[in-house]
Amino acid sequence: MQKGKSHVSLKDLAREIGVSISTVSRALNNHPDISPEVTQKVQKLAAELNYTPNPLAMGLLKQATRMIGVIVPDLVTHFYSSIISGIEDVAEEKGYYILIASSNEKLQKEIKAVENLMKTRVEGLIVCLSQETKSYGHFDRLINNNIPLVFFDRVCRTDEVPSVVVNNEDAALKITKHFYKNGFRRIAYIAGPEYLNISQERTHGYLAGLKSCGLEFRPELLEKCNLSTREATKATARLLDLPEPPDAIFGINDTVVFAAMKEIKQRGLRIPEDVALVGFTDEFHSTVVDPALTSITHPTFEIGQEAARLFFRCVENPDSRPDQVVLNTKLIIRKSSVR
Amino acid sequence: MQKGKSHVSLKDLAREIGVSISTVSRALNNHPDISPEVTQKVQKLAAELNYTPNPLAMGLLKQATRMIGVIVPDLVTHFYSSIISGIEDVAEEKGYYILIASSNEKLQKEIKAVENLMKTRVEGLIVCLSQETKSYGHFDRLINNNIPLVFFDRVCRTDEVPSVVVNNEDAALKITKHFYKNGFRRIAYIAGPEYLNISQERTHGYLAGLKSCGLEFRPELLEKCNLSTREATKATARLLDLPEPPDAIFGINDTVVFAAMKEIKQRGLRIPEDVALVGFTDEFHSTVVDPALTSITHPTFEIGQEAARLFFRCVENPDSRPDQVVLNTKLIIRKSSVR
DNA sequence: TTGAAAGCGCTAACAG
DNA sequence: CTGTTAGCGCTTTCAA
Repeated sequence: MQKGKSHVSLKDLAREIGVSISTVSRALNNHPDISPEVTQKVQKLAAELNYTPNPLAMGLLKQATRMIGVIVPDLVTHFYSSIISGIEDVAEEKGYYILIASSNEKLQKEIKAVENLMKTRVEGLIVCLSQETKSYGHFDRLINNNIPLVFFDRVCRTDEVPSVVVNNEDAALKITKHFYKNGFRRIAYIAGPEYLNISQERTHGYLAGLKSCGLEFRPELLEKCNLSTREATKATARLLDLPEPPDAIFGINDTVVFAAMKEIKQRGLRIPEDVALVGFTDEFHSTVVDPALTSITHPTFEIGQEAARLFFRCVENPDSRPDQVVLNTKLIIRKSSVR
Repeated sequence: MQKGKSHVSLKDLAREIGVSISTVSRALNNHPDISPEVTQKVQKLAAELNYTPNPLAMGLLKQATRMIGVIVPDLVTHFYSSIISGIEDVAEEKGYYILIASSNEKLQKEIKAVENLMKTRVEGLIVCLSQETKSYGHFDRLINNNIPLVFFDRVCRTDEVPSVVVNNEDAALKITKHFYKNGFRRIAYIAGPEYLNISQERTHGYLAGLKSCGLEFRPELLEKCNLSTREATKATARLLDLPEPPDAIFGINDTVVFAAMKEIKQRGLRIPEDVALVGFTDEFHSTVVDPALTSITHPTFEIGQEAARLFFRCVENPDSRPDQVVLNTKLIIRKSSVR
């Protein structure tokens, strides 16, 4: 780590005690061949001198770095941070470290991140696709070489790559029905880019929900935007400008819903009296806004844990077939959608 | 990385071309001794085969891993995530990676994190102390061995360790004066643990502010809590239960202020009519709540960048004296404090 | 102009 | 029971 020898090596221990390096190595690994006295002496000294094996050396030797690369669309939302915590949780148990990279929702940065992480010799990748990602060639190298790879939330190539998702269709269905039950009839949905699985699936759920409630689908009530605040605000504006504006809106994620909320308030409309609102968000944000937001909450920590578990399944059994774990969401009803 | 040789080595290139490994190495490093033809041939093949030097091997050899350990109190708030982005920003430029650990505001986890990161042979640490940290022995090893170490926001041993902070005293002063100017006279402050520099300094600013406004200090208006929602709620309750409750409150951070906001609303009090509220928070949260929150915003990204810059100063010049960078905050005035 | 050899820290096969 | 040796991928003397 530093010139001044701030780490002791086997060599140091060996010299100090007067045995060979391999004896020290074996002693530390409790090899049965080594005499109890030597073993004890070595272990004692190692403890005193705070010996820790050099992971670089081990990595070189074993061709395994015990590092996992994680790529997320951003680092600053609770959603991803909390998923990362979940990944870390199970990685730590296994003695693995994670190296985090953010794509900032850009395909180019995602590609770069894959490259860079591979350069560092991580043992594999756990990734959530960027919002721009609709070509998947940058994962070829991993897939072809059977390098552990897991997708979560925004996924692709699910027949080749293990993944963790939530039941998006069901979630959107639940929201739509909830609106209906509460007397809302002009239900709008602000979706994201169509090639994202989460967007597609939620749209399907929305359509299914309308159908099951006997409501007709109105194309003008299905808005689309990229996931930026700016675009989401515009999409909301378009909805509210409609000759017959919606009486209920739900949006694909945090960013979109909060943007919608601001736009609605800006126009002096009341939530839920004039327009009801429901989001896909997390606990914290939902309760801090006013009115408290009804929302689908993701089991974020579990998503991370499951992704990591799938990852280790790949590590331990590289030829296992690509599972998909589907987690359930919960609709938490608060004030923004009940009148 | 994987059995199947998913990375090419110098050896591979050497065998392929029919020269020695050292020749290949030199060719790739544009060593002048190597004939132009060989150099070109090697570089071409390396590019084709996507050769990247093995950082483990380099790390072993050079005793430098190009990794920085970063320890934050939590990963899920915008504040720290955004600082991490700043660190990453300058680390990337230098070709360094960062390894992130969260202390979860626990001293024990912080100590463990220091240990673990050191085990991985990071070249040094950038850390923000946990809320519980009031003993600093776990940094001795770094300091004594002159291993790069930088603190930010919550700092200690600033005469020995470079650090990045904001002008906390000034920020609290600004808030207090702002309240005064808007007609508030019973100004309360909810502080954090007293041994945290940020808490102390803000308290000083609060006191200085009262003084400069000609207000008397009322001990009952200076509350303290650990940084949990639970405790913050209680502290707010104590303030509001006072025979003469405050007409303005500010809190030490996000968590505290949002807890206060909820408690105030819960009691049917209006913000800012009954109680004004100001926080130390970030842009996003401040605008999403209702009413929009006046707050001191931290230059989080810059904090991260500066911390990383100090770090590299240590790496490049291990004997430089410990600088402290002080960044300024801004008071952004919104509805919650103006009547 | 190039190759051979040593060494960074470690393990494992092979000798004794 | 313990030591020697080779090798993981790389750079860097030292020889040629």
